[in-house]
Amino acid sequence: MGDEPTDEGDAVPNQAPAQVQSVDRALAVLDLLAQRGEVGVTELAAELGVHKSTAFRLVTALERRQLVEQVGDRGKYRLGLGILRLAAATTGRLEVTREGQAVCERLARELGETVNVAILDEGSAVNVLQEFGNAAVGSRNWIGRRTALHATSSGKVLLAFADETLRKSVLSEPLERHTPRTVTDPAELRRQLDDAVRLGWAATNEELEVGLTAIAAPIRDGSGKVVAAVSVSGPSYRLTAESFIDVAPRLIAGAAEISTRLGHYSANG
Amino acid sequence: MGDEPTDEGDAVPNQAPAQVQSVDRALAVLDLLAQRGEVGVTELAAELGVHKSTAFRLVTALERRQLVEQVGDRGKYRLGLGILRLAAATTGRLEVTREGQAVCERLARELGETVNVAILDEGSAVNVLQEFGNAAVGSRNWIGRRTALHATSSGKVLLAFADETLRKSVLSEPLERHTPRTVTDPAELRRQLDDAVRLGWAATNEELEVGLTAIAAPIRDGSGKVVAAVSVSGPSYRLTAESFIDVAPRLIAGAAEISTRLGHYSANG
DNA sequence: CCTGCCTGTTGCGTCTTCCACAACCGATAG
DNA sequence: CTATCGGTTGTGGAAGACGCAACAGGCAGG
Repeated sequence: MGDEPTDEGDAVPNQAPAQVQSVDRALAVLDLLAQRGEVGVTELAAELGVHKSTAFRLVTALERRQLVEQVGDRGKYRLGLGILRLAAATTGRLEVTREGQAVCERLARELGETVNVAILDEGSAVNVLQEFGNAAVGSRNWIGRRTALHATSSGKVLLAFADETLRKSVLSEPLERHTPRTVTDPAELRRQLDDAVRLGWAATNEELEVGLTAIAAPIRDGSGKVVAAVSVSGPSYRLTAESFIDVAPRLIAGAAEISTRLGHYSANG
Repeated sequence: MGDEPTDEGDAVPNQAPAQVQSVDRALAVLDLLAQRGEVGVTELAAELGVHKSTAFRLVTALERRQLVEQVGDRGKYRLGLGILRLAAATTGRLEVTREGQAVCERLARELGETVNVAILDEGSAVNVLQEFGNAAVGSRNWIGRRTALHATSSGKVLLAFADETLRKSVLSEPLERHTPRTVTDPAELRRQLDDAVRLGWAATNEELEVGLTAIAAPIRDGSGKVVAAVSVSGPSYRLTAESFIDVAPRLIAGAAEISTRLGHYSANG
């Protein structure tokens, strides 16, 4: 068996070919459940390319630890509450998620758009906190998602204020194109990063996904180092270039407030 | 091999004896990391009762999916950001966590104690949201923890307003003792539940852990059904019986506010 | 310095354990 | 009442996970 040689079950970065097969499959189950909500054993099996019984035993193993729960008595499966215990331990490490929550909620309400906080992690931006605005009806979940530093507003901010080594490393490698508008010219990106440092905010206009625009501002910790970025994102027809003049200052103010909570003494005023 | 027959690696409720060994071990790793923060391969191996190499392969499998990450280049391991993606999908299902956040944060700040929201899940109370108060310095993480319905304030509230079938089922089974003060007499518990319904709040006084007192109030959804409970907990010397008269109304007001956000029309005034 | 001991890491052979198969069961529908 | 769809369970064969032992760095102390 194993007709397809280098076929990963799901979207996993190319890495070593799965140290422990069954564990990897179980984690793939979690990912699938996270994406789709409720999934049945048969569908899981088909998706993983394994037999029904195998999929069943995997979910049972997950259920034992309450990472997965069954909906009816003989129904589909979905993520369980045990995940929350793990998540609480994870966010406990991240001061930003605790301190940023209230501000993000307020920003999301005031601006009516989705607000995210992202941190830098191994060469990409990862969203760790998200609040939906009223206007954002069909917004997706971005938490935990890794995005390229050159194609998101948060990424640009994080990169702009990062060590010179990271800047150089990103600018020296080819910049992957996501949409027709993605910035793939290193010189242009460098210019935008310099702008970000000067202005205190950065934007992306349909550079990651067509129709999606975002603006981001830096969050600093007690030592003044940029540890995160807060961003507002929404459809391009609402977040126009003209609206930036209104949104950017409020975003910067929010970022400054979170920074203050993290012990940063902001010398504005 | 396998000297200890019925020995579970960790604190897992007695269930079927692990359908897929490696998956269960991997999940045990996650639990350990959640409890201790950063753990090395050797320690994990010792804890699981397996060889170092086995533990190593397990964490590597988890790392692949970003559920764990390595601290240094050759360092210990801790929970990774991938957990957050899963958690976001989980809490997305729970309206209470979204709507209750702001209120809990305010309550925690005003009262200075730890505030939790718990829901009913398969015969136990599970905390799904937690906010720390200023006074709560050494407070632990309770999120995701399942607690007995008769030994916690949230549990009593949830039980008091639950279907009669659940009430009967709990009251008919022996009530496990956790501390000298745990209510183990069904008649006494029934009395307290009736009080909870009448007063709109319930308390526990060193019934789950010595020195720990808590008060809880019900949260209702649009249909008026009690779907969760919000609780304040703190050391018994601060949360005295005399303070209840001050704390309870504020807690009830907070619960009502969350209920309103969930679409409940509260007819108080 | 270099020795000893502590980590995390890797190749290998064996035996465990997981997996595919197929049969089973309960519900739903036609 | 039968067909078909879901999830569940017993079993034999073999894939694959496990323990072993040796390796690779880092650190402390002789």
